[in-house]
Amino acid sequence: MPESPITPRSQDFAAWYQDVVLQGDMAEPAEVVKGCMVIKANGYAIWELIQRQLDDRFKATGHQNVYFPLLIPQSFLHKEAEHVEGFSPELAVVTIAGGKELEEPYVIRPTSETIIGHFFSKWIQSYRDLPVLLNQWANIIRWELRTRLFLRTTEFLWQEGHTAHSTHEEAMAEVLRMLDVYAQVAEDEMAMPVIKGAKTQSEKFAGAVRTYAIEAMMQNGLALQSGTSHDLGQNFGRAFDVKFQSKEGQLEYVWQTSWGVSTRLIGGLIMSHSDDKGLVLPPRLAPVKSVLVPIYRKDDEKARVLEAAERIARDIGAKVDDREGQSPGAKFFHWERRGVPIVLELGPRDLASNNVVLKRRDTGVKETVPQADLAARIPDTLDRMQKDLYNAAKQRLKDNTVLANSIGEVEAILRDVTAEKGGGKFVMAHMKDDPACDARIKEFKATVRCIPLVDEFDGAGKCILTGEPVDRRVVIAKAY
RNA sequence: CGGGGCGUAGCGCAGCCUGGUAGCGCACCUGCCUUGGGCGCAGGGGGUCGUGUGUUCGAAUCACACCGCCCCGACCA
Repeated sequence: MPESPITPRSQDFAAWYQDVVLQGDMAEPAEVVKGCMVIKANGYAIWELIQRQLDDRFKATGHQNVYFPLLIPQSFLHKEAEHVEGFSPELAVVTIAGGKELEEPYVIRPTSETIIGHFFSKWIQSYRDLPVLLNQWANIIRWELRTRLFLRTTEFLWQEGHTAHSTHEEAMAEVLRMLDVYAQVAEDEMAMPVIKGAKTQSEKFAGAVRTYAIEAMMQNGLALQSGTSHDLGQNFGRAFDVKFQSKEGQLEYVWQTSWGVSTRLIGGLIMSHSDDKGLVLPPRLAPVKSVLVPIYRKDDEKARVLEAAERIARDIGAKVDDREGQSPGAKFFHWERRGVPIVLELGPRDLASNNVVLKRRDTGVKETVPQADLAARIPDTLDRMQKDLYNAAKQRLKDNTVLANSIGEVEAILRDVTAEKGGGKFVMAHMKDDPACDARIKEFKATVRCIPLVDEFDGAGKCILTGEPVDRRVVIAKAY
C-alpha cells in the first residue's frame, strides 16, 4: 500500500481522520458496495482486542453468547409501533430468494429486538425462567445516506445484549450495570473518558422507554455516542407476547433490556489519541506493542545486529522488522503511522554499548536504555503511556466543556463548529427533556447528547428555553 | 432526493478547449549502491482512456444518453 502524507488536524480534521485510517491500513471503503467498508487486518486486530475485553466482562456478569438469524420477517418490525417508525427508512429488504418472489419479505436486521422477542415468548413461561441474559456478536445493516469509515457505515459489526427480567427494578439494574461495563472498557482499555447519561425522549432508541449512553469527546470537540443501553420496559414484551407467571400466579409481561457497542469504537479510539503522524494506540489495545528496527551497513555488521535483535526481541516479545530493501527511516515511518506504542532501534553503536534506543509513540521521546533493563522498562513504559493518554483525553474533555445560561450562548459557542474545522465544545446548560426543546437545539445542528447521571456542576436551574425548573444541566454538542 | 465536482496504469494526476493513435509522480519488478527518520542510479512490466451510440478519413479529446463515485444538505450506532 502506498504511503502518502497525512493531512494535519488543524487543516481539515475529517480529512486527517480518513488519512489516518487509510495510512494505518485499518480499513478502506468497499467501493463496489455502497456505504460499506473492508476492515483490514490492522483494524480487525484492534476490534478483536476490544471484543475480548467486552466479552470477558459480559461473561463475568452472567451473560451467554447466542446467535439469531440475519433475516427477520418484515411483519416483526411492525409489531412495535415506534420501532418500525424509527427503523423503516434505513431497512434493506429481501424480496426475492431462490429465484422467486417471497410471500413475505425479510428485512436484513438493523437490530434484533423483534426476532429475539419472538423467541423469548416461546422460551419464557415462568418467573423461574428469568432472568434471561443473552448477548450476540453480529453484523447489521442500516441504510445510511452519509458514511464515514468506522463511524457510520451501512454494514457494521457490533454486539447486542438482550435480557428479560421479572421486574422493572431488576431490568434497570441491568441497564446501568452494562452501561458501567461500557464505561469501564472505554476508560480503562481505550483510555477514552466518557460521560454516562440518559438520552432525551426524542433521542432515545426507537421502541425503548429510556435510553442510556456513554458519550466521548473527539479531538475536534465533537461528541461520539460510543455505547447505548436501553430500558425497553414492557414494550417488546407486549408486542411479542412475552409473558411469565409470577410467584403469586399472575401473568405479567417481561421487562427487557438491550445494549450495544459497535466497530464505531475504533473510530473513537482513533479520534481520541492519534496525531498528525498517524495512529496512536493505547498500549492495552495495540495488537503489536513493540517493534525492533535493526540498523546495519555491511554484511558482517548485518549478521551481528540481526542476531542480537532476535535475541533481544525474543526476551521482550517484540517484533523484529527485518524486511530487506527498506531503509530504517522508512521502517520508522511505517510503524509510526500504524500506532505501535514502542519502536526500538538497534545498531552497531548500541551493540558496542549494550544499549537500545527506545522511542515512545505518543510523546516521540527517544531514550537510550541498557539492554539488561529492557524487560522491565517496556511494560513500565506501556503502563505510563496508557495512563498519559487517558489523562490527556480527560484534560481535553475538561478544557472543552463550558457552561451556558441562555440559548443564545449555546448557539454562539457551537455556531461555527464542524467536523472538518473542529472547535467543538460540550455545552452544559439547563434544559427540559421535551422534544420541542430538542428541536430548537437541532436548528443549529447540535443535539442534546445526554442528561448526565452524575451532576458535576451546579445542580438545579431553569430551562433556558421554557424557564421551567430542571434538576441539572444537560450536555449539548455537535456530534458524529 | 436537491446542489456541486469527478471518472485516463495499483494510487494521485496531466493531456481534452484547438481531434492525428497516451504521458508524469508514487507504487511494483531486475541489478548495482545505500542503511541511526521516507536513499540513489540504471533498466523494465503494466492502460478495452467509466459504458453505449453518434459525428469524422481518424475520438481520451466533439455531441447525446446511460452508469458509477466523491463532496455539501435533509436521516442515523
